[in-house]
Amino acid sequence: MKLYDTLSRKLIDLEKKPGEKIAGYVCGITPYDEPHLGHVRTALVFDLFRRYVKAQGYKPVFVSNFTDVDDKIIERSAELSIHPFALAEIYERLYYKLMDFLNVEPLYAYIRVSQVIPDIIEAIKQLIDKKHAYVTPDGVYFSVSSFPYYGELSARKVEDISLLESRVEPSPFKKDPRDFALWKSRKTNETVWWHSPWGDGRPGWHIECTVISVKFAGFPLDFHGGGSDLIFPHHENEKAQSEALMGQKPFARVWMHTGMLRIGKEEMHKSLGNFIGATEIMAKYDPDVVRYLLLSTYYRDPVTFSEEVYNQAANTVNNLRSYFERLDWVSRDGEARTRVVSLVTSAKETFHSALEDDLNSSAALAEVHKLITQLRVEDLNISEASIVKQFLTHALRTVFGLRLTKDGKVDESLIQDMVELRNDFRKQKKFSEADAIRNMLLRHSIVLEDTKDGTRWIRE
RNA sequence: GGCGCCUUGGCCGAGCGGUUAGGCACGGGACUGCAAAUCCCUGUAGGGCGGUUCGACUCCGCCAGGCGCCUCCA
Repeated sequence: MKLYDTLSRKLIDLEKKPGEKIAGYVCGITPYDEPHLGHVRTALVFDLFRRYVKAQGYKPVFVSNFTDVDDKIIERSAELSIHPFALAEIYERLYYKLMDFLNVEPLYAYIRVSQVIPDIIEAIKQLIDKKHAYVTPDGVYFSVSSFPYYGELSARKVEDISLLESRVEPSPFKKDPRDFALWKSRKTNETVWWHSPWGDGRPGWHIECTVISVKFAGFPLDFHGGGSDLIFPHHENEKAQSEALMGQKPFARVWMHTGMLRIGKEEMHKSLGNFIGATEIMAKYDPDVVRYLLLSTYYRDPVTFSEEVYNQAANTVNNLRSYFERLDWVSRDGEARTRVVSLVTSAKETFHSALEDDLNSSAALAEVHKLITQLRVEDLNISEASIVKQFLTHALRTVFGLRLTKDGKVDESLIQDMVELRNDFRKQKKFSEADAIRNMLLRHSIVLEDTKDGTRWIRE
């Protein structure tokens, strides 16, 4: 399997055999507010990746984190007068709920920063011993000049970085403006802090990912992922720390970055008022459609979310569901013809080679659509329908994570009674009565279809 | 200012130096009591200007437009 690597700007072959582990780390969220569609896009990309390698027989060991120790959490929880960890817990739970709604399979581990404080302290100690970090009155800083490869991931010249005006309040104790905090000394009033050899305080933003990934996914990682907005400074810093700490390169064999989600022409931001959060997603959108929409594009490119695009995806998903469901209606006996078998076989091959090629999900989905147009349901016999269904189950359910069903609360036997009643009316040419039944069912999203083999119904 | 990305038919969106991507929508037809669904048919696009080539949407250069990052961010 080949993946595009941000660092080398080339496709890298993972060179794994089925049965082997694929271990990686995906930067998670800071649970200070609702997770949003942008987080969803990244989660879905790695879910597709994980589902695919799992289906191919690899053992995915994907690790992620919750940044529950952070400036924003502290600020927000102070505003709300609740404990920072309580705030984090609220949004962690919402995140899990959202993932469940979207049919995202749980990763191998989700680790909170607060769970690995002793490991973080140990890592900082080692960095200080190796002269990659220094202690100051307001914290411990990583010394960028001690690491010669700094800037290679984000393709920046270190001199440029040092010239920049820092958005963060510069510390008077930094030896170099590019240096970043590994440990922040406790300010008065702060409620979240730990003892350390350098005084009470808490970890800086980047060190957690180094520690969690090394501890739970190993070194080097097969891949390291996250949104493309994290390339600088977060991943650059994380890489510097990790490689300095371990005394070897690379930290990750492949750096994978997902493109940003846009609403209309703009990137989604709370401040722009185009924020689509977890509760809104779960209330308004169909998880299959969200998955299809966000996975039908190349993961590194930006993807735009709009009503129009959503509706297009919704139609596509409905058609897929309909085809999938109609496979169960096939009743003709027979052996599977070689033409059908070979079309399915080659679709499967193309589907897989598309995903092998840097997760080309649009090409993979195109292959599914192509097979569907080549094999109309009414031309299939039972054995053929079963082969097709097996492939679609694998491709769309197992790999793409679509459920392909809509759960209804309507009793099926009741629907069957209604269908029979309506057909009695039709035989008696009482069409307005028949239509009344059809309309009534339609209001419960049950659509009737009169075929040559009788009346069928489907949930829409 | 620095680094990088993008521009494909009404919309979304791939691959590829010379053969139909695919989807959604639209239109025509078949079927139907009417519908719905389904089936059949229909679209030859690739920002602009040059260059390389027998041949470019695909490679190179320039221009135009759009976007991202440059210590909050998935």
